[in-house]
Amino acid sequence: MVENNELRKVGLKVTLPRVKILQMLDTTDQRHMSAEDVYKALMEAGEDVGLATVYRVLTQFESAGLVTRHNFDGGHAVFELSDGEHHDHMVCVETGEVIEFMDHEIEKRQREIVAEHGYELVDHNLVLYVRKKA
Amino acid sequence: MVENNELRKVGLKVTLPRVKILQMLDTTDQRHMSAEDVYKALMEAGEDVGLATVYRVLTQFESAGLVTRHNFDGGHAVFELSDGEHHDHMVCVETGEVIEFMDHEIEKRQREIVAEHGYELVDHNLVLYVRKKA
DNA sequence: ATGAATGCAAAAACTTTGCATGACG
DNA sequence: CGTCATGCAAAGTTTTTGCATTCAT
Repeated sequence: MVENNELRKVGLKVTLPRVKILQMLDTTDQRHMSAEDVYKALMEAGEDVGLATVYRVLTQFESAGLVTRHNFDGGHAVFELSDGEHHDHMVCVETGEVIEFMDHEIEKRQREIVAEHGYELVDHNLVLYVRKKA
Repeated sequence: MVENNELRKVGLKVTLPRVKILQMLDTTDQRHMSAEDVYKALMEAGEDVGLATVYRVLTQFESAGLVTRHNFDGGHAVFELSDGEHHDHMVCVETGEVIEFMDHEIEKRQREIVAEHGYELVDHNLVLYVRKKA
């Protein structure tokens, strides 16, 4: 089971809830799930995991670098399995669809701008809100 | 009183809470205030405005384009008086300091990327998390 | 066995809403 | 005056926490 190794690798004890949540994130067709989404999906799959545990585990996964948390507009956070490759997001304001993208020019400009101000880039967050062209 | 005209211009009735909140945002030295920040600042200034009203008014101001709401990381929204000029933010992860910037190259690239995917840009959100260079 | 993880329920943090009262035009 | 805005308190959301129990090693 690949999931077990993933967990051991980051120093988390291999427990049923953690494995199930990791599998859920790995096999879902949604790229981004909220804690509630994960919880409901697990319930529907007949897995009995508490919502509090889902929150706790997702937060641990984030600290461990296994998932990325996004605060898109609208109250709740969503999580995405990190694939090591950095990317940014485009969110359609009409359909809610999420498209991932990566642009070297923007990435480079960001580092330049930060350096011009005497800082170094630790992380960044770019979300483009878009609409299908009429 | 400049504030009164601002309010009339966007079709909002000129009421004491609205004027006070607008003045608060205009005169504060913090660049970004949460609803709670505004509320507390008003209380300290001896102005008696309800927290619910602060939330309602800030939301109206946002709809009217008077302020911009940001969902930086960490639960609560912050508001900033809009100066018409668009800009993005750099947040120092150590001091919490917020620096505003604007880069034409990034802005342009964003529009290009979105267009390449068959969309048009409605809005965007870019935050660079930075640290003072060692 | 022993310390960590879980589940539940309670609480915390943030924001919205219902309704009676009061203020703006 | 009629209507819209306000204040309060209550309810909604999302997320966190305390604590007894269960599980992993």
